[in-house]
This record gives sequence, structure tokens and C-alpha cells, in this order.
Amino acid sequence: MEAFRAKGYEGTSVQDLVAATGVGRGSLYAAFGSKEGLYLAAMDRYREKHALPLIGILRAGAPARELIREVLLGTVDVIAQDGSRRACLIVGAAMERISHDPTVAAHVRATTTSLEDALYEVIVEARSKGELPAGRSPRDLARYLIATLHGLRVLGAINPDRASLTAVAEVALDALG
Amino acid sequence: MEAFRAKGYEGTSVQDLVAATGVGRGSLYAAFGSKEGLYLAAMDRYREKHALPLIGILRAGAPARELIREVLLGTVDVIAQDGSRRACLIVGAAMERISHDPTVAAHVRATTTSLEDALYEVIVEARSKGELPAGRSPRDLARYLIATLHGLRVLGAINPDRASLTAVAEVALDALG
DNA sequence: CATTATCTGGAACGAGGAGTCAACAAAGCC
DNA sequence: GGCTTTGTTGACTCCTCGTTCCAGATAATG
Repeated sequence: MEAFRAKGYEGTSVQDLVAATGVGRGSLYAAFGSKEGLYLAAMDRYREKHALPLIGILRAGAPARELIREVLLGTVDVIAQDGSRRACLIVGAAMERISHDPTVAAHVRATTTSLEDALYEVIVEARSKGELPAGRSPRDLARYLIATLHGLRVLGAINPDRASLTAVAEVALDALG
Repeated sequence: MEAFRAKGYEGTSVQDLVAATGVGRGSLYAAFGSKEGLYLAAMDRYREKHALPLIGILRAGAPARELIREVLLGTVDVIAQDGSRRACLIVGAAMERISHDPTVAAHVRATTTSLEDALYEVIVEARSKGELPAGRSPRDLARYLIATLHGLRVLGAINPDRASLTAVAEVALDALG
């Protein structure tokens, strides 16, 4: 997973993967079938380690704006720690692989959709409690927040400066109304 | 440029570039020195064709919010027309190449910075005319809009649906205050 | 402990990668 | 129109790619 994050799919050779895992070539193929299989497994692991925790935050039940701020700032944190050395596997896959590999496309869509749905539910509930003003549709707001997360990833790859990224996240929250 | 947009840097072979340009291998090397040289030239061309027109819009002198809306919706337009077949060269470079190639990093930063500066100036001027309320710093707002543009590109790669993208762009405008 | 079944990892394969080069064609110059 | 210069070409080299395979190590079983 780390190898793919650092070099992308095409840029990572099987030799790189052997070195990164410490596992022999044949074993890798026995376990995953192909380079693509290993890539898909890496995406699953990425989802577990990075997307599911965000969804967990959203299910914690605090005021919506705080939950969403936590998700955005948590992402800023991860980006600022990594520097630009390791990209987001999902955004990387979206840019590099999605038009060539339907299976990768399905994984990317599944991961982003699950996060989008969690955001959607938080927003709907907050609206019903009057925590957030009525305005844009919850679905559009959820998608907007997904776009913001992706935007932060790209911005962070270009310039992983914590202060800038934090400021951008705060501005993004203003759009919730 | 189109070849790199469709397949990324590592995914595009020199043979692909020969086919895409109709120019022989040797000539390509004589003109650009290396695959990387051709990539940098493609980035320059991408900047001319896609970033400079956006800057041109921002210098047109209309009300700030209208100019910024035009930039966002214009980007949505490009994405919706392309589908996800051709990615943004800048975002692709940011994800795939920026940590491995300082020259590419410089090109990416130069392109995004010039757009960010144009946004910044529009915002500062609008503030001075009272078109936009005081609030977040103009620099943060400009960076936020850059992040939004990147977010739209990634969102569009995953799901190039014009209606969703347009809605996201409209939500993003709300953050201007 | 012997035997079987499973797993490991480096050598080997064909394919295709980036980059080079000498022969050839086109264009510019007197 | 020769002569030089510049540009083009595609076959060629060497290398690395993803994948396969098999001899040997390891683990499991009775």
C-alpha cells in the first residue's frame, strides 16, 4: 500500500512490491494473482485504515459541524504529517486508473460513496435538529465535502503546509451555512 | 498532451507518444531530449490552453462572485464534456510525479500559483468595493477556491455528472460569504 | 520420524520499456 | 546546381517489466 501511494500504480514495479513487503515474487502472485490484485487489496486496506475511521468519527453523535470539522482537520493532519511523499490512494487511483480499470473504478466509487453517505446522514440529522440551517440539499452538501477532501489531498500534495490546509478547511466549513 | 492526460506519465510509453504525435521516435528525442522533457512541454501547453483562459476570465472586471462562478462552472463544463477519459494534467502530475521530479513540481506550483494569485486579486478588489463581505483572508479564500477546482477534477474523474458537479460548485460559492 | 502437502523465492521468459544511432531526405545558401 | 546543414527515420541496444515455474524449505499429519 505504501509503495503504491508513493509511486502510483504504473510507477510501482513488482520488484518494488517485493522489497516493500519482504515477500518473494512467487508468494505475492500466489496470494494476489497479479499486480492488479495486489493493488485492489491495497485499496481495501487503505479504505480500512483511512476511510472507515472518518466514517467512525461521523457516527460519534456530536454536533454536526464539529464532526465535519473533525473529519476535515483530521485529513489535514494526515496530509501534513506525510508531506507530499505519500499520496492518497483513492485520489491517485481516480486520476490514473479509473478510466482503464473498471474494478478499480468500482472500488474508488464504493469508498467515496460510503463516506458521502455518512456525511449525508449527519447533515440530514443535523437539519432535523435545527443545528444546520436549511439551504442546499444534504446530498449536494455531502458531495461538496467529498470534493473538499479531495481538494485538500491535491493541495497537500502540491504544498503540504499545515496552516494553509487548516485555513482552507475552515473556509470550506463556512459553506455549510 | 492528450496521451499523458489519458494514461498518466508512467502509463504512457514513448511508442504511444509517437503514435499520438505522428512524429518519429528520433525526432521526438531531438526536439524534447527525453520523455520527461516532452512531459514538461505538455504541461506548458496544458497551462496555456486551460489555466490561462481561466485567468483571463478573472481579469474581465465583472463582479467578483460572477467571475468566480464563471471559473468554477467553466471547469465543470470541461470535465463534463471530457467524461473521465482525460484527466487534468496538473492534478495528475501532483499525484503521480510531484514527489519524484522537482522540475515537474515547479511547473505544477507555478501554474497553480498564477491562478491562485489571480483569484486573490479579484477577491481583494471585490472587498475594497464592498462586493464581498470581510471575513476570511483573501489568501485563504483564493487557496480554498484552488482546492475546490482540484476537488471538482477528482470528483469528475470518479463521476462526471454535470448536475452533481454544478451543484458542488454552487455550494462552494457559498463559502465566499 | 517419515511422508505428504504446502509454501517460498530466485532464476528464467517473452514482451515491451526508454533511449541511441547511422543512413537518408529536405531545406537553406552561395 | 552542388554543398552544407538541419531534420527525420526506424531498426537496434540494453534494460526492466509482469508473470511463470520449479527446486528446495517449511509445516502438518499419523
